[in-house]
Amino acid sequence: MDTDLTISSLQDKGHKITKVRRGVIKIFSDVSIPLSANQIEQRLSKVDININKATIYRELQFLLKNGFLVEVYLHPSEVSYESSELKHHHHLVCDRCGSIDNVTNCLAAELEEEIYKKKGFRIKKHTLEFYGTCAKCLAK
Amino acid sequence: MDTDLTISSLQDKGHKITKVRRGVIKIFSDVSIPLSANQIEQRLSKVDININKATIYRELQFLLKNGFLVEVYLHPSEVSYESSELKHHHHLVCDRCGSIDNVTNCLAAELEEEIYKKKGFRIKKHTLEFYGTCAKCLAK
DNA sequence: AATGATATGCGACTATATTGCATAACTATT
DNA sequence: AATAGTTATGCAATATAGTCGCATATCATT
Repeated sequence: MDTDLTISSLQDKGHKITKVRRGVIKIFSDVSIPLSANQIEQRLSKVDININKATIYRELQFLLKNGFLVEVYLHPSEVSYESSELKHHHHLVCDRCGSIDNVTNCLAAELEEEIYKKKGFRIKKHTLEFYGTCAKCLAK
Repeated sequence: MDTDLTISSLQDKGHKITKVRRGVIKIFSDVSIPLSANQIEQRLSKVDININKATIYRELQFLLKNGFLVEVYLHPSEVSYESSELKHHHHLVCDRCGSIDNVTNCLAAELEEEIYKKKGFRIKKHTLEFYGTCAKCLAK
C-alpha cells in the first residue's frame, strides 16, 4: 500500500487524516501478510497509539469500503485484512507456529472461464488458502 | 454421509445414538452443501427436533472430531460443515441469492508438491472457494 | 429394571463485531 | 489564529457465534 497516494486519495474525497488512520495505513504499507483487528491494535499500541477497538473496526471497514484493503478469511470467527495493492496471491498458514507465507502460484484464474462456460456462474473473486506445516516447524 | 455406517461406527466406539445425533447425521446424508449450526437448528426444528444451541455446537464438534464432517469457511464469523465423505470439491457461492453449488475441478492439488519443493511447506489441506453470481441470478 | 457412561439443557461467560450518541479532532476558510 | 462544519472517536450498550461447568436426563448394556 502506497502511504502517500492512499492519504492524498482519501483527502481528495474529504476524509481526514488522523493518527489512527495514518498508523493503520502505515502498517499495511510495511507488511504483506494479513492482519486482524486485534493484531492491528497490538501494532498500534507498540507505537503508542492506544485506540478504542470500535474505532479500529470502523477504520478497517472504512479502508475496505474505499478499496485499499481486502478481506482474508484464514480462520473462523476472525477476519483479516491486507493491502489491495498486493499482487494476486494466496497463503500458506502454518498449523504449528501460525506463520503466514505468500505464494503467487494461482491456477484458479484458469478455472474461471471454464466454470462460466460449464455452469453459467460468473466468478468475481476466489479464496485459495493452504494449511499445513512450514519448513521451520518441520525441521524441529 | 452413509447414515447406517456412521451410526454403527459410532456405536462401536461406545457413543449413543440420540434423536439429535440421528437427525444431524440424516441431514448431512441428504444434503451435499455446507450447513452452519443455525441452518442445522432450522432443519431439525422442521422435523420437530427442538434442541438447545449448545447441543448443536457440541454435536457438530463431535462429528468433526470423529471424522464424519469437515469445516468449510465460506463467510467470516460462521463456520459451516459438510460430510467428509463427499468427493473433493469446492464451492460456487452466489452473492445475490446465496445459493451454493459444488465444483469438482481442482488444480490446487497439483500445486502442493510444487510448493513443498520450493518452500518446504507441507500442505495438509486447502480451501478454494469461488464468489460471484450464479446463472439464475445473472438471467434476472 | 438397574447401572454406568454419554448426552442434554440451562445459564453464565467469552470473543468478535456493530451501533447510537455525545464529544473531540481535523481541515478549509476567513 | 480563531471559527465553522464535517468527519472521526470514545464509551457504553447490543448482537451474534461459540464455549463451558454442572446438574439432570437419556441411552445401551447387563
